[in-house]
Amino acid sequence: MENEKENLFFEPHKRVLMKTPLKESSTPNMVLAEIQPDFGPLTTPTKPKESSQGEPWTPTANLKMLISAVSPEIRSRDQKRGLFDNRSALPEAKDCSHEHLSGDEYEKSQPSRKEKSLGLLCHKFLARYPNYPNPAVNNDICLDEVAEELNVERRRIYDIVNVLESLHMVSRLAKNRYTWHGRHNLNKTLGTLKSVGEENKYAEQIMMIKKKEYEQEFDFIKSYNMEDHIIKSSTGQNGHPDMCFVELPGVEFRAASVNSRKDKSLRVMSQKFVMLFLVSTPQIVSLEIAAKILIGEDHVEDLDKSKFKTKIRRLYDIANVLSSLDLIKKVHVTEERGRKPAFKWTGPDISPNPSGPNTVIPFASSDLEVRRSSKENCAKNLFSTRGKPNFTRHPSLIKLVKSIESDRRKINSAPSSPVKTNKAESSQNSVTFPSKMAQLAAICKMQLEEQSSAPPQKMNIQLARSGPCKPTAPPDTPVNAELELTAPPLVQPLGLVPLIPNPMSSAMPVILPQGPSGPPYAIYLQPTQAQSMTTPQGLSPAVCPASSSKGAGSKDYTDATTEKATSAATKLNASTKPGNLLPAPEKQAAKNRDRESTGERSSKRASMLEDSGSMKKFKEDLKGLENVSALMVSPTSVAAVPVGNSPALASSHPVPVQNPSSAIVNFTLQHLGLISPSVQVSSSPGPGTVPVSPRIEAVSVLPETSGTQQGRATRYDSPVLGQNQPNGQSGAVAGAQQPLPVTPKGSQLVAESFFRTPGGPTKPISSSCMDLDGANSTSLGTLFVPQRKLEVSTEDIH
DNA sequence: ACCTCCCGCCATGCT
DNA sequence: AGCATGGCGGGAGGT
Repeated sequence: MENEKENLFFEPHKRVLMKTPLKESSTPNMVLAEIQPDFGPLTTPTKPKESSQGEPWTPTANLKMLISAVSPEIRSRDQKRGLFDNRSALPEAKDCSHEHLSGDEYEKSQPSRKEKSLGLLCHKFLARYPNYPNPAVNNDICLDEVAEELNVERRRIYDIVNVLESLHMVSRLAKNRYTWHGRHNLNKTLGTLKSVGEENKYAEQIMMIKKKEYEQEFDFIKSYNMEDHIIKSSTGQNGHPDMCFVELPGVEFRAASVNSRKDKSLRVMSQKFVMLFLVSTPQIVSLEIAAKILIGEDHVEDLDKSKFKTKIRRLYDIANVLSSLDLIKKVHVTEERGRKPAFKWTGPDISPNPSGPNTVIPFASSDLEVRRSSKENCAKNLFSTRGKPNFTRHPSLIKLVKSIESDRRKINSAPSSPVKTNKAESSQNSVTFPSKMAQLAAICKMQLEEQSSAPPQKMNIQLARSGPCKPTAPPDTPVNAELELTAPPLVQPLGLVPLIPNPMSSAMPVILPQGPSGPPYAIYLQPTQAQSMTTPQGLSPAVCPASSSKGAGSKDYTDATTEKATSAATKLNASTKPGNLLPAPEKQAAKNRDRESTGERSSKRASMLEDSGSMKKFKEDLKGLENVSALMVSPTSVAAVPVGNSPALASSHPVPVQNPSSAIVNFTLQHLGLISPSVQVSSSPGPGTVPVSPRIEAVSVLPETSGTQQGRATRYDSPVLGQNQPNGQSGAVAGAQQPLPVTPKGSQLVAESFFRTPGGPTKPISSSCMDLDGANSTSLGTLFVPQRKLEVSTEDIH
């Protein structure tokens, strides 16, 4: 049945989008090219790869050239293969039959591994759909088709979809069919994940693990026990009718045992992974720790190597997708033991409350139901409705819900949803890594495509949206976007700023006597959290932007800074008090989206590229900044504000954080979560990266994956920006480009909109339940975390 | 040599 | 039984 049904669905818009001539604008992709004639066969199409045929030559040649210019790799490759032959220059074009190439060459011409990366593939995938799709339209995704169009095995699509599903960005409709929700529910999902993560005490777990590590191998089994409790209890379920997908986060570990596949599911892992970011204060999570926690929940100690390795592999897969979504970026954490791969959250700040700006959920349950018809709603409801009777929930879940609700209430009055801005973006702008150029280029191409298609969609969406669906005007709305854009670019140097927020009134400031050398810091805690914390002296909020860079990028830098600062301030407020402060949610939302005007960024970026020389310096600066930022960030509820400025920041040198005397402080901070256990962050921006925006909140790291990041940097939805896509997915554009000539394919959109059957995404309810029992508060209390130093560095790009 | 992570075998589970 | 899913880990590209 399903099959048939599935087949029946049309995906008008997609097809339109993709296949349409949008391309003219740019990309060569073949992605577009392949048109699948039919949905046909339900059966799995085996590798599409072969299918690729040449694409018709695209007008985009110019673009290609441009891209090529940027990316040597591609360039060379193209040259080899004959750039302008029918095929697109894109990687996908594997098919390029070696036309003129000799064996060797041929091989070389083949897409490099990077070009086949999941991250890139994900970008392509994302490029096909709007961030904020019009629910009214048919947003179905046919996996087979996508696989074919993207020229990848279906298996790879599953990887992407599973992660997206974990974020509720898609939901399974039927066999081989998914519905695209885009980012509509993202904030909610993240809020929920955060809540769950908190409930699961992931932050604590992380600490324990660190602690353990540090404590030489001596294992405290105890600590683990704790974890176990926490973790394991979960077997509940929550099947939300609404929820498109079931597995709620963290939850089902144990349960999984039942279903062997489930617990290991990429989806679950993905959610847990995300939770780790959301609950940890410097939102940086090393793969190692993530793997341990994910596995580990069971028994970290015994984890055998292979298991660990496997986990890591999976995490990379997930990370690639998340990176493509601009939710995280790669960084490195350096400890004594060496450098460890890690990822930094670059997504929106999420308040535990499950909702974002929208959060305040306007819908009544009844309403919900009604709306539910649309898939989108489904997803939304997911979280938003927490109270909903319908759901079958596990007690723990209920608990969670309650707490959430209460929080929500608090917050309601103030629209505050803490959503924050994405900081990442700023940084993104700046970076470019030569090495990653190829990816970049590819991404750019994709983006171009995307854009071309996207804009129109957005518009439609808005219209549609205005309807019942979104009571809250969230981020998507153009308005918001604009706000964001318009938002005053603060020029203030980071350091200064907002870090010291007065607003924190609600928070309880604690002044810590500083250790030997440092100035005292005041930390504002949320009452609830009340834990003691201290800050290391070296930290100061101030960042020094300066070095940044040479002119190029400076602007971005500034902006970024500003943003960050702002956001930081916001956060603080938010964190401090959920309820007050936040200005309009929308605003925040807006921030999240992109803040940048693409044009500027692009140009900057270009310049940046040139000036890679300054990178090092930059890096250093960044490090310093990062350190600071780490402290600063307190997404959750803790905010630390340094009372004085510390010089350290200003300095170009990082490492400061570790002040010997401050060991205690660090310790404390770690516990509190102010600082990640180890963390010193040093970022080493990639070579190309220039001006990174130091964001207060988080460490600004340069993106490792240049591709991804870059994409961000450049996204330019701008033209349409306002419209719906605040967050645009990654729009990566090559630096130089501008928003350009995106060809609006809008018209198509319109067409699309017509009818989409909201079939309910029926997904079997899953039974995951989260067991939150154990999770009461997050008190770290007893744990002792050895202090170590870490540095976070952005990945180098070489 | 290590980090990433692509690739695709093959188990699992649903028709 | 056949196909859709997706766990898993070998092994290769990249640095």
